Amino acid sequence: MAVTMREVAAIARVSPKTVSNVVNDHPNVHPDTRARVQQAIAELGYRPNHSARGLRSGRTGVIGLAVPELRQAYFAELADAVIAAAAKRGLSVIVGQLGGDREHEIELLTHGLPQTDGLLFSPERLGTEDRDLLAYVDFPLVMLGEWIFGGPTDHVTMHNISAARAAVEHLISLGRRRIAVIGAHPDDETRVMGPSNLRIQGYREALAAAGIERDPRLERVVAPWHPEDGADAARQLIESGLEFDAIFTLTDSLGLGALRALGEAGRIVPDDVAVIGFDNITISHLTIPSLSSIDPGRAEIAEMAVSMLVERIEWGAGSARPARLHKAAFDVIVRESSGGTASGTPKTSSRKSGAPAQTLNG
Amino acid sequence: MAVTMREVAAIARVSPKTVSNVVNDHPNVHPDTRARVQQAIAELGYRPNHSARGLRSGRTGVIGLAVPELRQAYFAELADAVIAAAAKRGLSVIVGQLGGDREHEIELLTHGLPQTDGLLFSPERLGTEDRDLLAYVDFPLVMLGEWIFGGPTDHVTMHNISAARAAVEHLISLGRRRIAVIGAHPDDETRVMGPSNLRIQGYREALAAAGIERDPRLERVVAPWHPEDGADAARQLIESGLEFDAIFTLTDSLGLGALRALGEAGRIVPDDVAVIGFDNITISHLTIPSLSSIDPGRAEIAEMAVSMLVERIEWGAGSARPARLHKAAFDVIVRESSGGTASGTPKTSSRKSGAPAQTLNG
DNA sequence: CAGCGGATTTACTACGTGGTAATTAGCGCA
DNA sequence: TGCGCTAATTACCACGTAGTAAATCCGCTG
Repeated sequence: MAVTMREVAAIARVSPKTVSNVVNDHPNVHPDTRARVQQAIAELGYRPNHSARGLRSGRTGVIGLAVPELRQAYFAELADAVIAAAAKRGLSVIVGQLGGDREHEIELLTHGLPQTDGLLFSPERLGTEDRDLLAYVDFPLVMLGEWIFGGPTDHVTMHNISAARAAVEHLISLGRRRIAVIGAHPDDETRVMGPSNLRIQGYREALAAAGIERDPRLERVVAPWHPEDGADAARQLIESGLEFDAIFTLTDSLGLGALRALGEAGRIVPDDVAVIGFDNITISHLTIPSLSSIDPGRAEIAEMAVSMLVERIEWGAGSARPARLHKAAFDVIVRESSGGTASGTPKTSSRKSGAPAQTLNG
Repeated sequence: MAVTMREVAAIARVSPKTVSNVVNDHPNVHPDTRARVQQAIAELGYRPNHSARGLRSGRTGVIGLAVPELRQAYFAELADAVIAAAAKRGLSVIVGQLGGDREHEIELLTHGLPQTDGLLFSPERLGTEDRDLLAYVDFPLVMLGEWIFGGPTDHVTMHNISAARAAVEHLISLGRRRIAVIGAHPDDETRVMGPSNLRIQGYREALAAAGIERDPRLERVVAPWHPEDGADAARQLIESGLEFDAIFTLTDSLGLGALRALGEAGRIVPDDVAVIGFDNITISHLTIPSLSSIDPGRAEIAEMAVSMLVERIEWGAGSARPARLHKAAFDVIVRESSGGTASGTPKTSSRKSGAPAQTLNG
């Protein structure tokens, strides 16, 4: 069994409580005593027992991060950023994969992740119809990338609509008029505030603003959002015989698949078809051609989400603070797939679409 | 505060201990009592307190997974598989990122991850010189992807040498003779058993077996192994003016970068240069051209690693069981970058290079 | 030198659970 | 009806920590 405070106390000739006081940096510990205890700690290699601490204090120092799948580059990079942000604050992160299982997601929202102080949750199957579930959540929770309207929960998300609009406006600025979009979700009425619908809305807004008539046949439904799905959708689009000179894929993963399908079909990117994605995953600047994208400010999202969660944890479970909503700033990254250079430099820095942070009443 | 056994016991008119017995499926609980308790549990929404359990039993039900960075696709996909394998066994996974920090890695090996029952560790900076550290490890530990020779620790790894050899043999079978390799590590004497050196060894063996003289200038040193680094190395190789008709990149990440650099330079893959990587990350089959690779059996590695770790945990800390070594089977996946088809079908199924599992004496 | 007040240290306890051992209930059989 | 045995339930306690409140120490004043 590991070394305990009791043993340290024996060596340092103090009470266990004094050891506790030293470990927790309490005031009013005599410097000599502190030194003696610290030496004993070093000598024995004492490390606090987290379970006991958790039992005593009700805190575990661990937060949960729930995502659909880590193998999707976007979530992997998000997890990377979240873990880094949590580490800065001395927190560990338990990563859970829900794999698009709705039951799992509901169960998680109902009970939380065991062994954690709070949860960052990036749901895939929840929607507005599940708003009521949020009312019964009795643990610190911050939702990621999804804004369930009116839910009494903190959200950290992106400017989905305006960023998507900016992406399509960029394509329009290249002179493209027949712009397809890949990644709409099927009959998604329950998730009107989901990323798919929001980005589609941005797409439509951009078309409307430019006076381009919308062609529903160019809005391709795809779920899930794996690269293969993007490739399949692009192939179907090509085979459909519809005319198009640009594609906006709702994620970079889809975009990678689309680039592949276009290449297979002999369509030149960007000359025949310009492509822009969304998420700015790492690999996008190294594909051939490199993929234009929307950088959603991942580091900012992670940092803000962890910070909000920590606040909720510190406020305590019962506190009825109003829900907050934070939308990270985004950038349009123009790369070769839409006529830019290899690496792509930020073109539009957009905090234009409203203040980055707003507070809603819960 | 959450519902406790005491409250459940009060409702069910039994003692707290009986609730405990029900929760833990003890024998000798009367069916009627069990039913009553279960109803009380449902009624109150009781959930066991993990901290208290951990304190009492010394187990947390959480394992740690330490990798360099989740944003590297290989580690993200590994983490995905590990989390899935752990979930099957009811375990949660705390993911830690060491970011190539040697001090961090040593610290981790010395103390373990707090709050966990054991650790899966994929080190980046440790080497044979750190073997002694392993002797003092006093928690369940399974090393991933790295075999520190003679360490008293379980390892789950790949057939690095023979898989690399198979990759290069594949290139040779295409008639290539000037085969470059990207990803050697600089002066890596302390990590003679590290993946880099092992794969380089496989490369050299393949050349030797084919009677091809080795050209040290074709062995490009690159660290770390991000795609950009692969691109840089390939660019330097091209600029060096050296003649080469194939590249073996020690990881797919490097390979993606190399494809990019070759494309930029106008070299046609595979006609001018055939390329094969290692790891078979998801995106490799969707690049243009799709990237040939070695599939190291990630699911098998994750499954085996978790299973070994669980065994160690169940054996208890003091048990001096011998270290075990498991090498997963691998496959050569031939795709367009070395003359195959888009998707690539397993070409060589290789358990040829020894039994998949061996046991060493610790 | 007694007395005071703040600084420092300590005893005691509870957090929620589950092991141990002891107690009680229930049943068959004489 | 009473005994013996197993099934079922319980009391008690410890796991390691930290909050609370009480005890002790120390330097100084009068």
